[in-house]
Amino acid sequence: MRLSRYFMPTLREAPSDAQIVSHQLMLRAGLIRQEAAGIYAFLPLGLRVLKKVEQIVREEMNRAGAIEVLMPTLQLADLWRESGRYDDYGEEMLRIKDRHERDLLYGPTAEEVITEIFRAYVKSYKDLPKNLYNIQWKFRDERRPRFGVMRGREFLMKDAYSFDVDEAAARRSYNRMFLAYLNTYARMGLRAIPVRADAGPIGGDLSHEFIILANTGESEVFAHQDLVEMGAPGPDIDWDGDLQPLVDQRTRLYAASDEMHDAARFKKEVPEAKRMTARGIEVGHIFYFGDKYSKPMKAVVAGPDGVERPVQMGSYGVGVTRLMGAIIEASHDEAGIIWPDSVAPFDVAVVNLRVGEAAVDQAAEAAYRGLQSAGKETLLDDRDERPGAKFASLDLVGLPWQLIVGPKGVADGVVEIKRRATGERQTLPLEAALKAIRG
RNA sequence: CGGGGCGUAGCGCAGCCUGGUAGCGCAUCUGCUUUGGGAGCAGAGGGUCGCAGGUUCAAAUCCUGCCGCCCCGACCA
Repeated sequence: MRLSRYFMPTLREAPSDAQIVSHQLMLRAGLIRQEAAGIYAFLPLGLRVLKKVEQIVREEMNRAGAIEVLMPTLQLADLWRESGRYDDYGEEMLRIKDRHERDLLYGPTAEEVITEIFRAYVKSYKDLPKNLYNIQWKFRDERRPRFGVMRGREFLMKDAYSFDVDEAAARRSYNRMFLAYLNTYARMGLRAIPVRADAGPIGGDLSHEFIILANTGESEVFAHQDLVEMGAPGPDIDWDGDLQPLVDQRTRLYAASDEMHDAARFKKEVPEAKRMTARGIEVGHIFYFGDKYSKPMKAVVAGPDGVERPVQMGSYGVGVTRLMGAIIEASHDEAGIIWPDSVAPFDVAVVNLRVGEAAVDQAAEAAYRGLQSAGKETLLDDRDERPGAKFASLDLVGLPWQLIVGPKGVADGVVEIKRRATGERQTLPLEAALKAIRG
């Protein structure tokens, strides 16, 4: 993409509405545009990041055996009357009527819809387990939207729903999601801590929130330091095998959000040097809720004994738009965003420092073609700007690599490459530079 | 929803207290000079001062109502 023809409206100063760094940087880098409180348009660069985050979530869901569907944003109120939540949900639910005066709502989540779909087709334990998910826009009319995409009213969420014949099987489904989540965040360069969360009326130990450490986070967490260091399990585990040991390894150590925190236990179970208290951003929440929806909505399957019973369900959410903010909170510096390679809107910027000077133009074009043919998503900065302005805006936007083509280098037959994350620079011939970036 | 704050050019702000021709920086446009970390000079364009009503000879400024946005708290991907 040639920057001169692209749409990347960067700002030198942050709008005063933005208070936290990720929000400021998203606005300054031209990723998003606020349309109303908690409602954002995604501009070209932001959309590219969103799609990449979404795709990583999708791939890790698929790997763990979940199956993608797409449910509507508008749902019938009648379904929610069946589950009993239409009256319970409150002001956060955006309720609307169609031309026939029929009650609809803009879905804040999709337990009812997925249960309706499931019950229409699945009647036997032999068809279980099933895990269906979708990545779809949700709407929650928050009392107080804030921090840009971190707490929007309209947001993109991946929500998965598992269906099992009994609690033991449901636990296996839960474990798959637990580990898939850790892999998902790891691929985005994030270190997520699973913490015990309130399991709601069902109780039990099958509810975890996944927290990214960041001092602007809304949640307070208390955890054993070793849990932070413990990595994700990686993709090559036996997803159909016994995952319990891998989960136990990560749930054995103390970790709790503020509402679940037990100061006495924390003190007793965690040696003083390992006690970590920090703030974090919740980027996922998984829980098992049994027959909470299947019972009232009559989603039943016949067991081996021929007896019909409500299916055992769990749900698993990832805030995709929120993740964009969380990644920036976790990865930026004074100059701007530092995108992890996996979610960067482009892989590399070719910076032409002297647009209009034939030799430099030619060298920049050659670099651009070379990177593109190597399959690298490349942004060619062919704007008629001074070098300083180019460097400042490209650092702000935070692509992982810059390949800098200037008149001095061209005269010497070399270009410079710069790694955004470390600031490390190398001056070398074009071919060697392309090779370094290709990896 | 309780408390606080803010709406003036695309962005950041001054002007309001004490009413009297709407300003500054950045950005934009033109020209010249410049060109490895957000250039210089000269010129130009861009405004229902959030909206509505009121007071007044006169309202960005004073009064009333409404709308919008942000922050803190209680609640949540």
